[in-house]
Amino acid sequence: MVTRKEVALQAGVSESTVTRVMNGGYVSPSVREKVAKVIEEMNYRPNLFAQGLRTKRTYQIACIVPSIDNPFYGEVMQGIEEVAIEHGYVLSMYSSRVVNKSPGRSFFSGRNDAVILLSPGESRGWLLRDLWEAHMPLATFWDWETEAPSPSVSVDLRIGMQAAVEHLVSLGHRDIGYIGYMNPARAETDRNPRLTGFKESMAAHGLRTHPDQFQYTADRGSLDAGYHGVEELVGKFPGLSAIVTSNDLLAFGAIRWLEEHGIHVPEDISVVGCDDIAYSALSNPPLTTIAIPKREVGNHLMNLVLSLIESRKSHHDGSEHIQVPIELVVRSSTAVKRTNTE
Amino acid sequence: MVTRKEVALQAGVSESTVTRVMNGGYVSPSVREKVAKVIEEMNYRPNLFAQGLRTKRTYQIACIVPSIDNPFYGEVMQGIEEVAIEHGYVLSMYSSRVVNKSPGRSFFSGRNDAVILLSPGESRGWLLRDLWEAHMPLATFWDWETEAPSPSVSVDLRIGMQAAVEHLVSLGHRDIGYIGYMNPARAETDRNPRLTGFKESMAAHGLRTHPDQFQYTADRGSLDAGYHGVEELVGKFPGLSAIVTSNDLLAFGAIRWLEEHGIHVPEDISVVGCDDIAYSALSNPPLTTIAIPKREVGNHLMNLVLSLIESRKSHHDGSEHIQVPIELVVRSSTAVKRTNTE
DNA sequence: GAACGATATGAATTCGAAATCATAAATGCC
DNA sequence: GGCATTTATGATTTCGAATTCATATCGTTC
Repeated sequence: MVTRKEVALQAGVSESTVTRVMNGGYVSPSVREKVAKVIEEMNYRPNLFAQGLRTKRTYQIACIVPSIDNPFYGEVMQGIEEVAIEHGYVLSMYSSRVVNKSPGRSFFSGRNDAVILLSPGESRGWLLRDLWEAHMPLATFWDWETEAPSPSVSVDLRIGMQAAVEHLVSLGHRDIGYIGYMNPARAETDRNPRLTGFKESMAAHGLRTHPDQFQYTADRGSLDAGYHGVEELVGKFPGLSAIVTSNDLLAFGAIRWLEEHGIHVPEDISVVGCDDIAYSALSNPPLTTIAIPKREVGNHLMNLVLSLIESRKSHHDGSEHIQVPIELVVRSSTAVKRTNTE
Repeated sequence: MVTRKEVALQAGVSESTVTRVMNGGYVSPSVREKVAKVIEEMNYRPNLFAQGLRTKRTYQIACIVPSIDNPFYGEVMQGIEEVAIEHGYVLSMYSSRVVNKSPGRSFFSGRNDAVILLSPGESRGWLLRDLWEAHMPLATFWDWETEAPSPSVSVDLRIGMQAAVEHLVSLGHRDIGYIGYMNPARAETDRNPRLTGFKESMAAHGLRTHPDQFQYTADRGSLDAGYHGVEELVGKFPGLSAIVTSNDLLAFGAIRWLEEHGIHVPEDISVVGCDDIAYSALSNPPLTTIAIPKREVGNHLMNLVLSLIESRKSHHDGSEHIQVPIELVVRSSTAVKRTNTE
């Protein structure tokens, strides 16, 4: 690898001058041109380690996602990327699985200028604390209104769930089931805005709910979970005319099982999902779902982190919180409740 | 950030000794224990830049993917990750969109120990060359048998396409359409194993093909492309009884359009996809598709890169090529050709 | 034309760890 | 018990750039 020293030698100037040509400073036009030419010819590229050692800047920001093959997070990351690139930053993504298993705990530190945590609940408990203690600039994304210590972007799924339930009720549904992800380490309603929102809305409409109407899965965002989830659900509570799921993937899995068993969506049972991933608009049937503006969320996150870096602060003071509004997108997986004889 | 110097001071030893405690070397048990304790207490973590500057190792490997929200690549990356983590490496992912737009061209260099390129064709031409010239350890994934200069993993889609066509022909189909991604910068059959394989197989079965049977899209892996693709295709070639698409996403989009227009899959038209992404098994209908063992591909890629790093070689000599076998998975989007009156 | 500020360049120091070199104490060997 | 090894530790150099410090030249200005 060619170093600054070699460039200086070749151009017949001091190393300092090479630096000035690269980073600005007093250099006469003639010298500047000469040196620039040599740099180009030798294809000189400053060593990031040396640079980073001095400046403490990497221009790389880390994004930790629960799972890389979940399209929801993919779309959020697109949004992050857009802004990152605009500002000359590189985005590096790590899955929290890896982060959790990683031997050196806070390995981002020193390697990234900041980190963005998507759904921090999925990462081991110490992660947030570690980052905090390391004074690492940090922004987080949550799916509930939060008192997060770091700047954050959030989305109020409770409101989303209200809209979903309202929509179903307006179609005449009263026996509505729920299939949702639930972190096994947590209590039922502890920080589970989807579930909480669902229950609240049901109550608000005067609809009693029975425990059998709920089906939980520990497998976030898996199709299989949805597939087997409905199976159990309709088994223990056969009277359902509609189902709400805590994400689109679950909904797809559920629809599949239903179709395989001759139960048609939406004719026999209505299904509403949550997230509105790209596929949802073109699935069969197109899914009624709670739409989260993923790209926008990503944009906000990156901007938050950017301003932290610029101001050289970490998160230890008045944090900014941005709440992104969401809305129900009605498509074809929901319909008026059937009233014919059973 | 606490440095080695401070630790040394606190523990009453020299900096060298601290290093020895951390990285191995002659240290008496008593001193080792004492220093280790101080390290723990002060939560000392070596500076990656200083470390990297000296050792030229980052323990981070870069993976460049055409688009992060494509589940296909997500699954490959899972496979890469599995192996990476086992060996203490961190995986950082970059989308080629970003890489292409990035100002500093070879920004991985110095930041990553190696790079894995998925579908290099999607990245700007200079990328491969740049990495090559920088002697960066490199492994690539291609969807055709290749004479790639770097160690590589590939998959022979021509064989996959043969299986697909054979399957359809055995079901009685003769008028088979094709919807596929095509890099606009390339000639029709230039390095397009899917298309080539399709044409060859058709010919092998004595089936003539008309240009109108083909529909190309410049939008790799998009649902919309599939949606609008079939529309055009059936418009210009109405007699089709089956369609082959170059990836599952296109297939889903196509199925959606067909269903919306009262054309049922597989009763009226059979559809086969390619990739077998997670969703395909539970889509509606479950998709017949050419299955690529994505996780396995990822494992191989990481192993290749690992051995390059270990042997401190880049790719400039006898490169290893691994061809991963693929097979057609028959599900419910294909059926015997309808023979009733039209 | 002496003095001052702006322009232009080179030399020395610094970042934090690893690697090399140097030295001291403990141990083994004949 | 003297000398060669091991064992154990400290001092010095090095990695490659940024930053600070020092110096030299050129214009202005009065």
